Amino acid sequence: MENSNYNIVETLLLILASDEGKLKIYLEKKKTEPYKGYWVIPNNILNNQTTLEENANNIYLQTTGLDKGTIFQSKAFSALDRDLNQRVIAITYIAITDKTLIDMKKQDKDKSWFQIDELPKLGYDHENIINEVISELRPKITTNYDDMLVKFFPSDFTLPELQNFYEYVLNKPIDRRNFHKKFVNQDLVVDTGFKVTKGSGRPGTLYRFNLDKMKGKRI
Amino acid sequence: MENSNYNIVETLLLILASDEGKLKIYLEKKKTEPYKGYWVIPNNILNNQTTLEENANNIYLQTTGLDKGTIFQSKAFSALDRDLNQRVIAITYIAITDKTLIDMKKQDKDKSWFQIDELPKLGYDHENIINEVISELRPKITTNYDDMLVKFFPSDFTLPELQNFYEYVLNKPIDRRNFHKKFVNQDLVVDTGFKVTKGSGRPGTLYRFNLDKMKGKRI
DNA sequence: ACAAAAGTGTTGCTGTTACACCCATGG
DNA sequence: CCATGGGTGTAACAGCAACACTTTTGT
Repeated sequence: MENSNYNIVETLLLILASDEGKLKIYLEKKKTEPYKGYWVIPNNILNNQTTLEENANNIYLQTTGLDKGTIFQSKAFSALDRDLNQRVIAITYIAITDKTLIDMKKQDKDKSWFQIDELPKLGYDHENIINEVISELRPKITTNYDDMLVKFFPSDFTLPELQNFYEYVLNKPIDRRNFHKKFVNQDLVVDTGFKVTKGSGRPGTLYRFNLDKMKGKRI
Repeated sequence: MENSNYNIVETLLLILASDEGKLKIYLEKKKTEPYKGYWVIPNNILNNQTTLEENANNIYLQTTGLDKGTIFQSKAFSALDRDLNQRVIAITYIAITDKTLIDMKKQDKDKSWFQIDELPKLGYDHENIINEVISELRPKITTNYDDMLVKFFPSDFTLPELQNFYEYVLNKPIDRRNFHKKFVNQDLVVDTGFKVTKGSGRPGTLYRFNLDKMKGKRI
């Protein structure tokens, strides 16, 4: 396939979730050569009768068993040597999901969650792609750009849990009192009335986001 | 070309600039069928030996005669009916440029600047693409995300000029005194010592951005 | 009782908002 | 001298940053 206008295009789906205050990605272990035994971002070659969005949704369904979620486009990668044989254009999508929903399904040994700063050995240029996509995502999370922080907490959470995630993504510590005050005083969160104990220590209050206040809110 | 994994990919380059307080896009008039006489976003089919970035840079050079500029990737479009004959995947890039540099070159009658809210008759789905890309860009400009506001003012400007552009993109008015104070008190701009007269009225002070302060600054 | 984790209040500072009059130039 | 557009000050308010001790639970 020399010098033509026909291109192989693949969709890569970065499935992300918050877990224990960390940002994690769901990867699968490759079962065939090349890169057999390495981990890769769930992916699918794009057929010319399929849109990128359909393709990304298909990957999401195949990989997680869930049929809907927050999925949106991220960056495209087109270096000539991405693949060993021919140039394959990768168009990445991000799915932000609820880890507990996925973990409730029977866990496949060849799929697993990894902290984005503790990645396993990855095939192709997928480590680079994860790093590039995540570094673009970080500031969106920490400023709640496109309501990105909200998407990572679809269900109830404690403020320390939110803060741990926030600090992990921001990569620097925040004063707990100020963090608490900000969300509570500005009514960005609503007290659900429930508490949750995590090992020893005082139980935390479960909040959920007040979407009326958080939509479009820059933090 | 039924049901294959080979795809036609094109790069579209949205060349943008601020001018007279408006956000404008540089378009070219199509000289051949289909859509002859309609305006289109400058574009180029992607060869499988070329990266998307190279392709975007080539379009920039061909269209403007300038050989470097701020170019970055935006969204990809993959609807099956974008083109009349076959599915063509469009990967868009944005170039932010200095309109005066381009206007100094001899003006081609088949290329022209248009306000993004006064577009001419466009071919293909290009009107839709412009609207989608611009609506993603707007909030980046008005919050200076990725230093986007700075990129639109590479050279000197008056504060009213900056404010007009800002209000045009934000689509709502801002108090002039507060706008002025914000930029001057926080040392976000530096007085160049020059003034500029625009028709009648008191001359405006020419400022330039204080990059040390503006880099990463969220406004 | 001790260790672990969550909750909370005050003060000073910085930036935002709302608001109206004066100044420099061209015609 | 009039029209046009640019420059400016003040006061109330909101949010941010810096700071340490108390409360609730498990062991």
